[in-house]
Parts: sequence; structure tokens; C-alpha cells
Amino acid sequence: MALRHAVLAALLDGELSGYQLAKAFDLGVANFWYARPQQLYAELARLEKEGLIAGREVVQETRPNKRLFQVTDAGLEELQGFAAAPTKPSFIRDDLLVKVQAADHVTTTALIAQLSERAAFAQAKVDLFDKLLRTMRGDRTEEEFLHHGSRIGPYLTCQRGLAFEQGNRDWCERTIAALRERQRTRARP
Amino acid sequence: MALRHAVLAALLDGELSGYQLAKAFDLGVANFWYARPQQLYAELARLEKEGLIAGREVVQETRPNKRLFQVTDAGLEELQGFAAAPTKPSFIRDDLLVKVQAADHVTTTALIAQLSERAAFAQAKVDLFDKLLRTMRGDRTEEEFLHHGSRIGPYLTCQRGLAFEQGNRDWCERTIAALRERQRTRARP
DNA sequence: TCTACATACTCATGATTATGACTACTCATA
DNA sequence: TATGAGTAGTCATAATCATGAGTATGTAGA
Repeated sequence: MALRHAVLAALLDGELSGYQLAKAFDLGVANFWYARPQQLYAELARLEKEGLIAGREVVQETRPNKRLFQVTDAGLEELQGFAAAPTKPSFIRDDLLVKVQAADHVTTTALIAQLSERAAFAQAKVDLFDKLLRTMRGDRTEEEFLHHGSRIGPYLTCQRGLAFEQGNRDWCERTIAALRERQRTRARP
Repeated sequence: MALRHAVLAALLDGELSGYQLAKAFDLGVANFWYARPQQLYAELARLEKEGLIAGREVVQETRPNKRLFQVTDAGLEELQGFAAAPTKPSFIRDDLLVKVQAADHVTTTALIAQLSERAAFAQAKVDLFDKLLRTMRGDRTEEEFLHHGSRIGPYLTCQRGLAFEQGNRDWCERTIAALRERQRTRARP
């Protein structure tokens, strides 16, 4: 049950509606977790019933009303407990890696296409995260921000996301190069 | 349904028993996927029933008999189809990131302990992957191996695993430093 | 000799995630 | 004046993953 904690952590930055939260989690902009809108609405309902978050209705005229949620004291305690409990290790789980693992027994042309698609996707996220980091630290240097800024949590997780996507991009590119080279040299034996 | 393809991809390197496969997947040595033994036995049974793998009994004297599995032609076709189909993007999903996201609202001492545990774990995997890569390429250089070696799939995925764990380790260390620094300067205001 | 650990699995059940389909209103654009 | 896209959600169900417990044998170390 880590989604609930991811939601709590996301709400620490201020009140959000289910829809806003869903967008962040769905696009993966929330670079520390990923979830579908339906999961989030369900989780928000559960969290509210348990008193870990509190919602308030905001009436809107031009568009549907929405509910903004914020973390309660009980919610903070829950997060505290979660943070203190031992963390289980996380593993990669990626379809693309499975495909590359099988690269020697499978058509590589389609695989290369998918790798370059992934590389482009990763690059887009690199750009996004880079922008986000700059926005968060404003005109301060990174060191200054990390020492004196309030709310460095999102900054730190964003750094991990950045490095992860850089790693993705670089690996995709090097893998493409390796597969292409073999295609070339093995085309006419 | 990607576990089935991960199993097929793992069996490309040669016949394996459920137990051997389970060890690889459970320890996460299979750095392109992760699964528990029970999942694997269930998946192996399903794959065999569908004719994608074939098992043969090996009688042993000093220990329980085992069944070795290998991919059939139908299994290869299945893998081929999987590799050609579009890949959905993969996202990070890590409890530790959730905790760091909440770092500003939560006790950092326990968090730092977990970060250094994770850093050590990541370092151990870095060492392991490094060793695996050297074993795979033997006395050839990386370039030579990637050009002329048979079975480069496992090598490529292992490279991704290595970079991922290096990233983990580095991020953990820098995050620890940042949190420690704040603890120090904020201890006595 | 007792204990723990390694090999080699199976069964059952619960928790979590993923997916598709639906409602309802507004705004911009072709 | 359709058409599509954005806001703001809900419902139901299928697929997948995780967990605990249990079976049976052999080998090495305290």
C-alpha cells in the first residue's frame, strides 16, 4: 500500500483536486510514482474516509465543481510511520529490457524503432525535469537551494527522475548503435 | 502479460529449471525483470500448457528431480510478436522516492539510514553486474564483444542494470549529504 | 545429533493495478 | 454548427502481483 503514501506526499505541496493529482501522476510528471486517474480517485476516497486527508468543495461557475484535498495531522503521522518503516528494494521492470534481452533471437528492425522512440521520450522528460528543477531553485545555485530552501523533497526526487531518464536515453542510444552495427555487418555474410 | 515474455527471454540462454529461474528472478540478478518463485512456477505451467515451452524431467539421485524447460518454436514466435508490438513507457515506482518527497515533513534520521542502506545495496549490485559483464565478454573488449559476440542481449540489459544501480547509489549519497547538511545547520537555530 | 540451509516445488488467498466504458459541462476552432 | 479537447469525475471488472504456508530430501557445520 504505497500509493496512499505517494498521494499523501504529493499533497504536502498544497491542496490539489483529484483531477490535478491525476494529471500529475498520469503524465508521470510526479516522477516518484505513477498511477492512473481511477486509482487516485479511489485512493482519495479511502484516505478521506480514514481521516488522513480532508476535502473541501470548491464551487466553480464555468466548469464542474471540484474538491480540493489536504493532508490532516493524522495523515502526517501516517506518513511519518511510513518513512520510518524499512523500505523494500525496488527493481526495474521494463518491457523494453525484456525485448532487448531477446534481441539475438528476434527481428531487430522493430526493436530499434522502439528504442529510438523511448530515447525521444526520455529526452523529453529530461528537458521537462531540467525545467522543473530550475523553476524550483529560482535564481539560487543548487547548493544554496539545498541548504536553505524550504521543500527540498520534490527537488531531490526530481533529480533522481532526471538522472534516470538520462540513463534511459544514453542506454537506448548505445543499444541502437550496437544493434545497427550488427545488422550492417551481418546483412551480407 | 509481460512476465511470460520475461520468462521466455530468460530461457533463451539455455534450459533452466523452475528453481534456477526463480533464483535468478528473485534475487533480481535477472536485471531486466523481477518476480517471486511462486509466480514463475505458475507461469511455467501456463507456458507449457500453451506449448510455448517444453519441459523434460531430469532424474537426480542426491536431490529431488527437476524439470528443465526450453523455448519451443511457438514460444519464439510469441516472443517475436511481443518484440514487434509497441512498448508502453515504464515509470519509476519506488517507496524510497516517496519518502524523500516527504522529507521536509518527516524525521530525517530514519530516512538517512534507509538511504545509506539502499546505497550499499546498489553498490553490491554494481559490483555484481560489473563482474557479470566481464565474464560475458571474456578477454574481448566491449566493442569487439558487441560486434562479434553471440548473445549480446543479456549483456545490453546488464549494462542498463549497472547504470541504473550506479545512478541509485550516487543519488542516495548526494541526498544523504543534503539532508545531513540541513540537519546540522538547523539543529541549533 | 540437532539445526540450519539448499534443492525443488505446490497450493491458496489477498492486495494491488490496469482497462474500458460512462456522465456532464464548457470552450475554441474549423 | 459539428468536432474535438479540456475539466472533473464515477463504476465495474479483469489481470497481475504479493504473501504465507506447506512438502520432501540431503548436506554441512556447531
